[in-house]
Amino acid sequence: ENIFDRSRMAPKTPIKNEPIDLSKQKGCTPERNPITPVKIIDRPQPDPWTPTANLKMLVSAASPDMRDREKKKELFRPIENSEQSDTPDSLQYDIVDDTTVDEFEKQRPSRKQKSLGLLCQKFLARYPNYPLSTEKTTISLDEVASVLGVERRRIYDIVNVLESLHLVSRVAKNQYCWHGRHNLSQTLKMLQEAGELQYGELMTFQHKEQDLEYKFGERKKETIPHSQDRQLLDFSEPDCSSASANSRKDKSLRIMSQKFVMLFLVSKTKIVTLDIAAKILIEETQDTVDHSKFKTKVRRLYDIANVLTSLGLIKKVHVTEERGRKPAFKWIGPVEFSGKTDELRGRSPTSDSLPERAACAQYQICAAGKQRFTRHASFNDAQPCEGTRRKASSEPNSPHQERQDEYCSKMINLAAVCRQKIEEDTRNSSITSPFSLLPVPGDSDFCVNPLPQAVFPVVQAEVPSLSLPTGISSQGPHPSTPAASKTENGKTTLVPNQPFLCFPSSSFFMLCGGLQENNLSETLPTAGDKGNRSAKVEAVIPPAVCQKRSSHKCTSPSSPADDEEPAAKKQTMEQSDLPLSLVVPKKPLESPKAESTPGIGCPSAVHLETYSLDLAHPAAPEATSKESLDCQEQEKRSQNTDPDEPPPGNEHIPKENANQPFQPQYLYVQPTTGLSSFNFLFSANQAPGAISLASNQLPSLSVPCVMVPSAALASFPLVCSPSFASPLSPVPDGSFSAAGSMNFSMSSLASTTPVFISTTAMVTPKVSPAPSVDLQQPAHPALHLSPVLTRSCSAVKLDSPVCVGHPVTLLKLQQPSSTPLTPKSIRPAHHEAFFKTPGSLGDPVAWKKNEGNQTRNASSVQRRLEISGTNPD
DNA sequence: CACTCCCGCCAATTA
DNA sequence: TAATTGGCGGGAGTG
Repeated sequence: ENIFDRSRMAPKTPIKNEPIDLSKQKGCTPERNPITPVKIIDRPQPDPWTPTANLKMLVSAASPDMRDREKKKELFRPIENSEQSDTPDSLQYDIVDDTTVDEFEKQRPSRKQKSLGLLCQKFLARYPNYPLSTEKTTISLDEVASVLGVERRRIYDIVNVLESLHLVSRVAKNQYCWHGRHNLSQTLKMLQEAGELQYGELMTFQHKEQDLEYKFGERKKETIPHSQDRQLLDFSEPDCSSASANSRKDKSLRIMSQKFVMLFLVSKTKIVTLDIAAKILIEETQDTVDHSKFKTKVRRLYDIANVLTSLGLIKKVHVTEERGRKPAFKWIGPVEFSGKTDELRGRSPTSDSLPERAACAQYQICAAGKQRFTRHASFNDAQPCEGTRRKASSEPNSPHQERQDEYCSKMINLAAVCRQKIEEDTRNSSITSPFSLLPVPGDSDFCVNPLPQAVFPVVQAEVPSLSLPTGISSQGPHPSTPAASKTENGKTTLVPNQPFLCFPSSSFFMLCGGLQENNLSETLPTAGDKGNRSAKVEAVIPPAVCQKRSSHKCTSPSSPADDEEPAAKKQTMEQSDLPLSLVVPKKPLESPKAESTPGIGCPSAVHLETYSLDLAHPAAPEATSKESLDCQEQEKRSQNTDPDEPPPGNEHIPKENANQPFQPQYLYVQPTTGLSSFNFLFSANQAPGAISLASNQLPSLSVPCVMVPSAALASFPLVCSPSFASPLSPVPDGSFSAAGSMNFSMSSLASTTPVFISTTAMVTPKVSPAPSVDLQQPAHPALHLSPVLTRSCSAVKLDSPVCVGHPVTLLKLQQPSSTPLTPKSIRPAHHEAFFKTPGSLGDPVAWKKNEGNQTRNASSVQRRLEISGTNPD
């Protein structure tokens, strides 16, 4: 008994041995055990003990007497089951103990209770599927092991598999960072692509390289071939640099897990038998296939399968073959992300089951940057998470830095993604896409590099969202969602709606509005150059955004985006994440009216919802302007987009979404983190027409902007585009009076100013007035943008809040006013209001529901934010 | 008996 | 060198 106590007492480390020994020794005296066992039980919860120790003890005790097993079982079960609820369990335990020793004995938990799958579920239950971007959840192996009552070895099994899917990344010794499933779809997509390359032959498949091609652009296949290795490598070691090298070790479980997943993704049937998987994996390994190896492989596959099962990605099934029934696993996770562009366009409307996937596909790519950005970025690079494994990690030690890097990378990724989309959409046309990124000229490289790794994690998730728009957009139901759509259930990733992007990690997000317009793309360059890098960063905006409103036009690019609820959900979810603050609204869709009103008009918000900020878009698609805009847009669209979509169609569909006038999209930065760090980017180009606004007011901004983490940008100055200048001033039509306000002067700003952001500060001042918009305050927050906008926008206007008008909504920041920048301060407010929910909620589900209601959300949001309504003309 | 897969030794890596 | 990771396979639990 004493011993036990000790063990309990023992600090973290598992005393495993001791217990064991004891048990063994004791074996003789089973009888006593009963008592001890009880104690043990207690421990788990309260004490950090090692679970195993307990088990051992129990076992020893139990062995003698089986009689009580049953009781014990019960007891144990609770314990095991109880993931979190400590108390209860404890209580139970205690009770049990007292009551009976017997129980203990009974059985210890059955084997099932101790299974890796169950353990993994407990593990997963501890963390949110879609953590806010901002917060980083670190996982302490020791802590988790003690809490879950298992030995550390088991945790490694879980973590290694999760790491292979980028759900977690190793930060340091004993420390892992939880990313959640934000990037899951991207990761899966990458794996799918990689799998096709590697195993395509084996299994047939659907996708082809196209995707890759798109993604990679240049790279494509060439490299791909190796891909296997690479991929794996990449995955495993994202990190950077060099890392690659590394660890050979990395091999196993992690890689095996990825390969295993690849097999599912490549498989038509989505069913993979263990023996086949084992054979394939062994071959790859090169090893000769000896029987023992095979057995070992299978053992490992079971380990992996248990974790994947816990993740809900596969389920156990049996395949009856000629010979008989064989154990197999069926993939039940998302599958189709595949689609890349094609899909997007083509199917955009519907997001597949997994919206995420779709999204992913689009984004994925880092490649996007075709030229500029990362060219290479194939996912390989990208994949690596920030996490970096040991090796890599070592390099960057400081967490902070890492984060920054992450941001950067995220940004980059976004940009890339956007770019890709754009490219895709237009491929040639430069323009068109709603968003455009900024091109970053040379920088890109720089950016690029970083991206890959870091970005992914966070970004990816987000990205998808963004992208979604396209695909999704069509769906339309919820406007916002689009992007998000991808996500499946609650997952959502970030932003659901297309309108913006969120970056998880960072705090900012983007919104994109309609962007469609073109501008972006081209523009970028301009800015870019100068701009700087920022430009690079560029993120681009997602075309998708447009969708909604733009839907009409937008469509193409994004297509539809759609917003769909998913997005909404996501948004919400995201919110939770928070980082983003904004979230956007989705709503637009709904109200058609909005259109008329263009946004603004509504000040009501309704539509506006949003956020709309509008920025947007460039184009103005917004409703109001819509018409004119539309034309323009359409034209553009047509140009850009291309064929894909028929504009019209999109419109319809989207329509709902579309209805709304515009959707603004923009990026947002999250406060929390401190905005300060971020910068915004706009696309330079935009301007042109886009912003210009259409005549109507709407014009909001087209801006495509991106926010970049300051760090990232750092080097850059901001970018503004040249253009801007004056222009804006005028607001467009009446829409917004606010506009006037809006006008920011960006020009001044614009010019180069670099970033800025300031949400608050900037804006406020300026605009203050903004009438409609602000609900609360002058809101202008939007303004902040202005600078950005300005430039590009010059044409554009911001709506009130933002600028121009139009309906856009902006968010206001809190304080806008005066204070200069304190974004942070601002944020908070926003956050709470806006985001809060999501964040607070945590539950995705809830949010989802909301999505449906988006409108409502929006409204609320608007209020908070203040959106500008636009006005009608 | 076959399927699962827990358990933990112990080597490889890291710190 | 100590600690952390994680490959590996014996062998037990299940059905």
